[in-house]
Amino acid sequence: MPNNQFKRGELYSFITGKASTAIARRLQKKFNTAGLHITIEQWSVLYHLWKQDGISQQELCNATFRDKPSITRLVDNLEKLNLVKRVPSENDRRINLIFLTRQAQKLQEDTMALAEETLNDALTGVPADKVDICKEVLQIVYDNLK
Amino acid sequence: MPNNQFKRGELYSFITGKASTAIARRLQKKFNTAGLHITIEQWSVLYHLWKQDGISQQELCNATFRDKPSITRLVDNLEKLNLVKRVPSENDRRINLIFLTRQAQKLQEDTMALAEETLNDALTGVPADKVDICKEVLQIVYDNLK
DNA sequence: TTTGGATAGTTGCACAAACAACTATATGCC
DNA sequence: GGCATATAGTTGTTTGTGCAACTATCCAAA
Repeated sequence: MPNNQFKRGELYSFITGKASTAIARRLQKKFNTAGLHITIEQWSVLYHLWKQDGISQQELCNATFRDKPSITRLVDNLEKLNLVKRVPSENDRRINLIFLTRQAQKLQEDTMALAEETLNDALTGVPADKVDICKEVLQIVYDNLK
Repeated sequence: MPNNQFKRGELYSFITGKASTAIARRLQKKFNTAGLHITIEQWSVLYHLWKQDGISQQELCNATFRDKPSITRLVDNLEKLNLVKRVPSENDRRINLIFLTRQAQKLQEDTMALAEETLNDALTGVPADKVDICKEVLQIVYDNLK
């Protein structure tokens, strides 16, 4: 039997992701105000490179849940901004390894602070245990659909 | 004191909205498979017009959480697809009222069924009470930031 | 009644996403 | 070794988003 837990009036926000749109806009504004000239999408690529530098574009696709053309162009733009550098792999000439520049390394601390600030803005008034449940649900949703 | 409930490793999915991205992609695929040639964004406009037909572009901005240029172009494209029609308001000549065509009225049932199906896919294995908490949290997040 | 500010909508630009089609390289199998 | 197939990345096209600048209209106060 279908678990018909959704009435029609409740579909909308879940599908359109209004909450995450709001979070992304808020963070983008904080970047702009701070004079950091990067987009949220570019930041999301840097985020994974800060965790592990020198990974391939394909690995960035998996990590950021984007397709290959999207990563190609994000890396293009990050390269123009002098934030990353493509380095051809020596083992496999199909692969580009993406490395952070010194300039990008410097961005980590500031942008991460703004991201945490944004989440604190977002979650004001939400008890921690409900946040945990929410994260858990969103993780299952992602796993169900990815 | 700041409610520092976020460790760095947990930032990412919340900000990038991976779950809602996954939901939107799944629904888009269902539209495509069903031969329905509309985008999720166009659907989100129709969604509000099905609830109330003949509202202004500004009201669509508020309802869909988009800015005016985005709605201008979505309405442009919906008009090209013969799904809506701009009708100048008689009271206030700045305003366009947006009306569904008969063709768009016909889309409601099918697309809503696919949307519900998508949410059922997404929420498989999630207890209803956790879904409720998740919705509640996302609503607060939206209200905190909008 | 005029004028200044607010509101509704449009346009231009830069950036991003999804899909399809493409090139180049690697790998596995005969 | 040679060929089919898979993988990594790029390019073109359409669509959507966010911002700034713009036009047209409305409204309210002097």
